Amino acid sequence: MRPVTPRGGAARRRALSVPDARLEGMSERWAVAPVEGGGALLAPLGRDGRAAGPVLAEPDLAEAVRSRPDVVRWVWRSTTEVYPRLLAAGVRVERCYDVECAEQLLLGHEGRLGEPRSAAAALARLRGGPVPPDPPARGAEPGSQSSLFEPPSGTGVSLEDLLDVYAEQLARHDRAEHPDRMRLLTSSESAGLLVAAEMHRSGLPWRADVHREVLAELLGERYAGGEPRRLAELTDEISAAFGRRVRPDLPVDVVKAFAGAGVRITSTRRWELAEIDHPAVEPLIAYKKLYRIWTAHGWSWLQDWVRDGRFRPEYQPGGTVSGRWTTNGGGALQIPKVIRRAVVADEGWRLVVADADQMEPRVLAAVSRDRGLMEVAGHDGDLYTALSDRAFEGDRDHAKIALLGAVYGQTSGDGLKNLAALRRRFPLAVAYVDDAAKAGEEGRLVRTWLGRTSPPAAGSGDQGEAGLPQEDAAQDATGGRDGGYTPGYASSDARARGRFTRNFVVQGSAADWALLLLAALRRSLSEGGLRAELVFFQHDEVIVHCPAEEAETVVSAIRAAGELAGRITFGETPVRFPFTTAVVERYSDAK
DNA sequence: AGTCCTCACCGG
DNA sequence: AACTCCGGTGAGGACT
Repeated sequence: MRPVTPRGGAARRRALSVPDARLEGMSERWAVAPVEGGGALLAPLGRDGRAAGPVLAEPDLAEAVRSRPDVVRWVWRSTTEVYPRLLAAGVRVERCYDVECAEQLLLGHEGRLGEPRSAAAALARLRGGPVPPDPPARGAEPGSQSSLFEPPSGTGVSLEDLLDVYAEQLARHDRAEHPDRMRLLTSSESAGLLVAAEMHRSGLPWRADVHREVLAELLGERYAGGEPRRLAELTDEISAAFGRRVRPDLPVDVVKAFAGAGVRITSTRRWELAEIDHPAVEPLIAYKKLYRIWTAHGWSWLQDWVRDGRFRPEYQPGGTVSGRWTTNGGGALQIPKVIRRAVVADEGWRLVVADADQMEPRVLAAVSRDRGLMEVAGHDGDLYTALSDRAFEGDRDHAKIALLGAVYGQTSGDGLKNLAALRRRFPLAVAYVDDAAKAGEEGRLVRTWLGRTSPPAAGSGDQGEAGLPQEDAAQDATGGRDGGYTPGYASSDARARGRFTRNFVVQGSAADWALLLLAALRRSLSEGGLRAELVFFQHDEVIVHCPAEEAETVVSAIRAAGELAGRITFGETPVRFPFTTAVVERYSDAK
């Protein structure tokens, strides 16, 4: 028998502002699965995650969810399958548990990334049977809302089977290296899926007329079947400079043209061209910039992706192995700065643009627990200035280069000299990334703070236990060694992998934090009864669209969410997570 | 005709 | 000063 929860208790739980795995046992949870024809099967769940009552069949999925406002967490196979239908009916949920997303995270944690992640595959592994491969990823359909709707059937997994998979997943969380963090990871990744679906539905306000103005200014008139006027003119200039017809969009042709002019180049990248003294260089660089705008964010992009004043990218939380999001079509995470003029708030509304300040060093401080770096990151002011005051005699540029070099695995240049200074003052911080690099070079796995795990090295095959991460890299980083870690013996591939794992633990832990930020902000906006909506997210930056009078409240909510996310993700540390914020009518006016 | 690869740009 | 980490995107061209 399911314990009856008093209303007051449920309301009090909702007032807590973050999906918090520590409350998992208290949450009222139900499982739901859509069925063909718009209905749904539902079941209440007990504390053990097993069904605590009979499976109910209801004719309307959205009504079934709407009529159970006390449910705190909905367990379902796939947010992408269920949530767009709910949103279309005006139903939002507080929290969910996405079984397929959990499967992906757990497989990764177990060193089995790459095995199929579908509920059907998880069930097959559980019962013993042939494991079906995952269906191929769908390409996004520009401007089509329906691209987010998956068919509700054909997964071959009944609600009862789904709950068996779920119960096993809960047990696998218990067996994780840090079970509480792993539960938090699944919970926040699920929250990210809710945010992604909601942002797709809201859309980013986009003024097609302004976009066309920008294109006309930059590119000139469109010529039917050819380049726009400005590109055609630049092609003529380039050709004139070489004394022969040149196609600037063909790198081999450009290399040949320079060879003919007595200049040998190995590529036509902008930074290499910029070093050459030749009259074709300036128009070539201009051409490249405009060509990019034309092909990736020009008129056809506008036609494909903007409908009714909104750009609705299909976000994919956890789309990269490090946990950063990707988008499927539309290039939403690569909107050129010049095009951001077209992102304009509705009449009487504003865009609150908030950018997290110096994410990498703050996250490195939090995960490494380096006392000196935590102190430097314990203020809202410019972190690189504070860092340079402490270890680089006030030279901010050197401080920044040293830190980014440590995080990216810089291989040459001034960074190495500066790295030594960094290592002396912040031994735990540098050891943390050095250990991650060493693990990568040796073919071991590394994890983010919450437990997202790097993929096995390519070609490592089934090496079983050998691929599992060492017990606790952070604990081994006791500092005090002065030489640091030098990857002198490793192969080029191994070194590349070391740079990847070195970066992974920082970038991925930053992504952990960002998920908690989104979850906290989403909850805060919703509880505040605001009309404000999250409309954009890009790694360390959010945009909220809101009535002008709500803007200052939203700014405060973002700052509070950042600090809360820091505490929930990393525990109590002195590290602060400040934002640069701007309240603007146009995205391009922020920074 | 469809698929895969390289190139170069965009963003963080 | 150099071009290190993570990705998406489109065009052109080589390939099947």
